[in-house]
Amino acid sequence: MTRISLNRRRVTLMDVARASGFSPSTVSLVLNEAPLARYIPAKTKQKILDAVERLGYRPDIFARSLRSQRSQMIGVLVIDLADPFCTLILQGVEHKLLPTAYLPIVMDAHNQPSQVERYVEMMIERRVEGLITVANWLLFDMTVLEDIDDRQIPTLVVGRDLESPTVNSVLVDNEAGGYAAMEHLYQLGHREIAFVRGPRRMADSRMRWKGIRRFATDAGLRLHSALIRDLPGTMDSSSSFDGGLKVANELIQSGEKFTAILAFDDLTAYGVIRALSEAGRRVPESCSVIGFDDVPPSALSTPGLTTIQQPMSEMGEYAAEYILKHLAHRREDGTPPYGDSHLMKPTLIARGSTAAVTKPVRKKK
Amino acid sequence: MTRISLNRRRVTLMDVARASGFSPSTVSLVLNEAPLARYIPAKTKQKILDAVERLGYRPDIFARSLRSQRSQMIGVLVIDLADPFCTLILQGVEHKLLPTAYLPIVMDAHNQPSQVERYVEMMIERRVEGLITVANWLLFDMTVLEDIDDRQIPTLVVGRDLESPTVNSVLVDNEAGGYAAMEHLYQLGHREIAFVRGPRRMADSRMRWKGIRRFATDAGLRLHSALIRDLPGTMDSSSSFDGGLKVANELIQSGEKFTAILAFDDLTAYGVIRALSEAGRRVPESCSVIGFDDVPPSALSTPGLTTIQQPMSEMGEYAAEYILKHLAHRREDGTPPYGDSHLMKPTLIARGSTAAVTKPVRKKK
DNA sequence: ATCATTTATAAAAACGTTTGAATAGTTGAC
DNA sequence: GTCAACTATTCAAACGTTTTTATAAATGAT
Repeated sequence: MTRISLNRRRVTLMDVARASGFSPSTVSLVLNEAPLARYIPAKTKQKILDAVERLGYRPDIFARSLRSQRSQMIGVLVIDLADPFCTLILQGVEHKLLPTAYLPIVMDAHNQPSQVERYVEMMIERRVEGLITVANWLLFDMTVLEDIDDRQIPTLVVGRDLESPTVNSVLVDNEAGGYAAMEHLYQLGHREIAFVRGPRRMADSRMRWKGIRRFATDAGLRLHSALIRDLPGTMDSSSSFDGGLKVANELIQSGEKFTAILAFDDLTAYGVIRALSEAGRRVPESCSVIGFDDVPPSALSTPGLTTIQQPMSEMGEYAAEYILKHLAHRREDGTPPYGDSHLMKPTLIARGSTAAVTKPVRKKK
Repeated sequence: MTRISLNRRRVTLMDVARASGFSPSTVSLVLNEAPLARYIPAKTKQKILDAVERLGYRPDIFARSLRSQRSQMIGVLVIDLADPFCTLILQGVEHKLLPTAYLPIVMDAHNQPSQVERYVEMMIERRVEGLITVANWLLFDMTVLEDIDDRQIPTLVVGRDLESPTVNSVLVDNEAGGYAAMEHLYQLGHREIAFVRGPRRMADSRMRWKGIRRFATDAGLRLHSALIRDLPGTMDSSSSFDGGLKVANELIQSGEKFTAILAFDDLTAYGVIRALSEAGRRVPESCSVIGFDDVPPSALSTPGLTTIQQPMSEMGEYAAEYILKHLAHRREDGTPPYGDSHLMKPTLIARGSTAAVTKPVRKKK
């Protein structure tokens, strides 16, 4: 690559025009493969391309954006970058966007709902052509996103169901996941299962519970209300470890008998494991634990955490594709390819934190 | 905020000029607080500001960039977004950049050195005004970054020492960290300590080892070469878990006696813990383990991992400040405020994975 | 009263593209 | 041999700023 030109001035489209002997318009048409370029013979095109190569011309993105009113950027608003759940989705988005002309603009709301609005404003200011919101957690005002949609900027929420009438989303099939988790424990022989559910307000939590209940019905298993607990609704994602710890402690204190705990998500599960460990109950020998998400640490801890894996990368890729598709259609006619929220299949990942019940144990303290 | 204008046309500087009764030039001067604006009376300024407010004017970033040749963007090249180490640094960068006019453009190299060059090209294409590289791991061709520096774009590497003559970096004081880790184990009574060092080629690994050796000398402790092992140099960061697992297994098989293992980083430490657990040795009762980094999962696992914390957020903030400072100086005179690579102090975080030696144990299966 | 300086504002030239309308030359149909 | 359609290329007008230079009035010193 001969790109090391430390020349003073920028090589412009005009330079290419002069060098190739054609007008700037022609050069532009060729380079953009515009409709009008269909009449331009291959020979001419080649000459222009040669000149481009020779001079090392790179279009000026500022001028291009100004004239065409397109930023070639897609905003990605991540609720919390430190959450591996978000990160993996983001990687999926980036992966899909890489071979395109679009650049993802990532903003991290640091888990602060109040910031979201501000960031969305910034995105609009930067004239993003599409917006993907990666949400690990509920709680923020949807109206901002509906605003975005009003501005004709295609938008999509990944990872959580926000139940907005106009904003679509892609997420895991939580009900299927709950069902699968429950089935796994059941097949290992567990009958006395405790639950740490997510916050009530969260759609994801409700769907997972629905799946759990459905399996229980299918299997003829009765759930004991004394073993069903909820995480407080006020927390943010980073405190679900503490939530799991606290709720599990209460469960242990209650003296109820259980051989497994089904946690709302992986972080909660880690809180639960800590509580069990502090109470002298080993995992999985004395109690099985299952999580939900499959964030990277889940594979590394000892024991490894059995969990329901969300296809985060795929969800990210789906999101990027969705936006790209809309952008493409926009260019052609006017009817965007609307679809409903998209559900993706979860996968059970069995690791060391769950084991078969050998003999009914009730080891307390 | 009256921003809900669904008007057709954009509000331009011209509109403001008309509405306020002044020329576009004057409006621009006022809005940018340009030097020339010092002669403009407060009254005029107020009128213009009022008009801006009334019309809801927002400058067009495309036009501004084209004319001023500034993108107001700072590139952040992250070697691996999925690595919490990188993520936390990134958050520091973002945090510092948020109140400024600069927008971070994040690109994720997905751990592939081959991609780095391509991404740097893209950054240049997008005309970033500065570049921050967040490196969790060694191994990529520095020449690209030196190229960037040649183009007068201030650049800085965060997190690892790349030993380039022209590119500065900010990182943790690895030697101090190694020293502190060793001191911690020593104070708990450990004398037979095994080491899983990082790849030889890595400057960080060498510095940590230097700190370890210095403590040993200071304390009059002899290190046994049979207890010193290296991770293979070919791996990427995500496989250091496997590396730790493998090397620890070899140590255990060797039959050598040790009461603690000092691992190169947290992931390695988790691999080590897994190996110990599989061999029937519990942590910390039968063997203490200490890591390096303090990535978020380290606090969540059971037992929590004792480790040397890198001030990642602060390093990110430092990086952002460094770039901003250079950019500011650039505007004024020409001499950039060069400094050497900057070292930041690490902190020991004691958690459950290390404990005092009670009685010299040699429990081998 | 005159000239230099300061104060207040504007004109106009970029910045480097894209794009709709315009200009010709060439074909083919009748 | 004329009209329409196609082919090949160009003109020129934006896109919305920033910034250099210019203008013009007021101030102040001599």
